[in-house]
Amino acid sequence: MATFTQTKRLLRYRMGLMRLKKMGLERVFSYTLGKETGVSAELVRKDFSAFGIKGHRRGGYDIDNLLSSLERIFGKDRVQNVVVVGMGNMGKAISMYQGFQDHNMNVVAGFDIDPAKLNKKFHIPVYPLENMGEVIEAFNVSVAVLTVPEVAAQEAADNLIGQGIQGILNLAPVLLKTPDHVLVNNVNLMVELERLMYHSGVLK
Amino acid sequence: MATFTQTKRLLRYRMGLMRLKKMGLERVFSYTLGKETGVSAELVRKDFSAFGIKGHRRGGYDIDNLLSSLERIFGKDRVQNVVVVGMGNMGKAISMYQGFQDHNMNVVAGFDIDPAKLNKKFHIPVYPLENMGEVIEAFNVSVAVLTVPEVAAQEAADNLIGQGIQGILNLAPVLLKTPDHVLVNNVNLMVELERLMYHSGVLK
DNA sequence: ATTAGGTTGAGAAAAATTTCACAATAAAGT
DNA sequence: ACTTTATTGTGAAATTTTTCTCAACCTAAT
Repeated sequence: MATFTQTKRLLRYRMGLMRLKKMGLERVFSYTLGKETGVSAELVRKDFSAFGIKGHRRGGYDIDNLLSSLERIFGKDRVQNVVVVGMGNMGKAISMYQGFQDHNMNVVAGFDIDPAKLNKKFHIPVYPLENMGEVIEAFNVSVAVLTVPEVAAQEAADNLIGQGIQGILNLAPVLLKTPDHVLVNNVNLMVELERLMYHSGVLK
Repeated sequence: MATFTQTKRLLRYRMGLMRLKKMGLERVFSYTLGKETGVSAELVRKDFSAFGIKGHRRGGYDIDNLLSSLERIFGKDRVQNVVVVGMGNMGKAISMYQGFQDHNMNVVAGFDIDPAKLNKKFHIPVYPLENMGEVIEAFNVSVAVLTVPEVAAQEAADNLIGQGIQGILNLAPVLLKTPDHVLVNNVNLMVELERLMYHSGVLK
C-alpha cells in the first residue's frame, strides 16, 4: 500500500509516462521521468522498487510495463463512476474535464440545490439533491466531488455519506466532519494561491 | 520563513479563525483550532510559537491577535492583484470565487486565446493574450493562475514569465519548465481524485 | 492565600520522507 | 573476450515533519 504522498507521485508518473509514450518513447530512465514529473531520480526508483517494478540495469524502464503496473495498482481495469455535487462553475469545470476517459473515470451525474441548474441541456444529467441515493446506487458510485459553497458543504457531505459514499474530494474551504470510514481529500484553491504568493517572495 | 507545508496549515488556521470569530468567539485553544483545521494541537502550538505568537497559559490564544499576526505574515495589509490565464469553466470558476475579498486578493483580468471568450460582458475584463504585458504592468500583478489545456500550458507560462510574473498556480496537468526565480504551485485535480479513490479503498 | 486544574511552550523522541553513495550488472564499444 | 560506461537497486545517512512528554504557569475555585 502506497502512502498518501507516494500516491501523488505515482499518479504523476502515470501522466508523464502517457505523455512520453505518445511522443513515441518506449523506454525511460528514472532521471528522465523524474525531470518530467519534478521528482528526484532516486525517489522514482525507490517508488517503483517499492511496488516490485523492475527496470533494466542499463536500459531504464519499459514504459508499457510501467504503465500496466500502475494501472494494476490503481485499478484502471474498470471504469470508476463519480458524481459532482454543486454545479456552479467549478462543478461544471470538473464535470466537463476531458481527461476522465484517459483515467478510466466517468462523471455520471451532477447535483444541485438550485432548480435553475437542473434539466438544462448539459453533457451530464443534473438532478436535485433528493435523487442522490438512486443515482449513487444505480451507478455504483463510491466517490464524489464536492463543489458547493462553504455553508452548504457539511450538509451535502452528510447527504453523500448517508447514501454510502466512501470518499469525498472536497473543494469547499471547510474541514468536513465525517465518520472514520469516509476519506476526505481537501483541496483549497484559495490556500494554494496564497501559499504561492507567500513563497514566491511577492509579499513583505 | 515558513516551510511550504507549514504555510498550508497557517492559511487554514486563518480560515478557521475567521469562521470562529464570525461565530462570536474571542479566544481559542490549540485543541479547538486543531479540530477545526485537521491539525494536531501540538502542531498548532508549534506553528504559532515558530512565529513568536504567544498564547495565555491557561486561556488559549486570542483570536484577533492570531489573525493580525497571520495577516502580517501573509502581507494582507494590501491587496494582491492576480490574473487568470484560460477562461474556460475552470478559469471562470476561479475568477468568480467570492472569497477573494476576504483574503485581500483581487482578480483583475482574464486572458484567453479564443476570440469567442473575449469582450463578453463578464465581471472582469477578458483580453487576448497579447494584452498580458500591459495588464500585468498596469496592475502590478506578480502571480497568475493558469487554467489552460495541457497543450497550451507551457507556452502560456512562457508568456507570463516573459512579462515578469513571479508565481504560477498551475492547474494544468503538466510540469512547467520555468526559471529558478519563478515559483510554480501545481494542483492537479485529476490526481487528487484518483488519489482519493485509491486510498478510500474503493479499488482492488 | 492556597490549591487544583487545564493549557501553553518546548525539548526530546519518533516517524516519515528524501537524498546519498555505491555495489551490482547489463549493454555497448574495442 | 575484455573493458568501459551508464543505469538500476538499495542500504545507510540525513533531513524534515510530527508526536510525545512534561515542566511552567496562569486562572479559577475554595
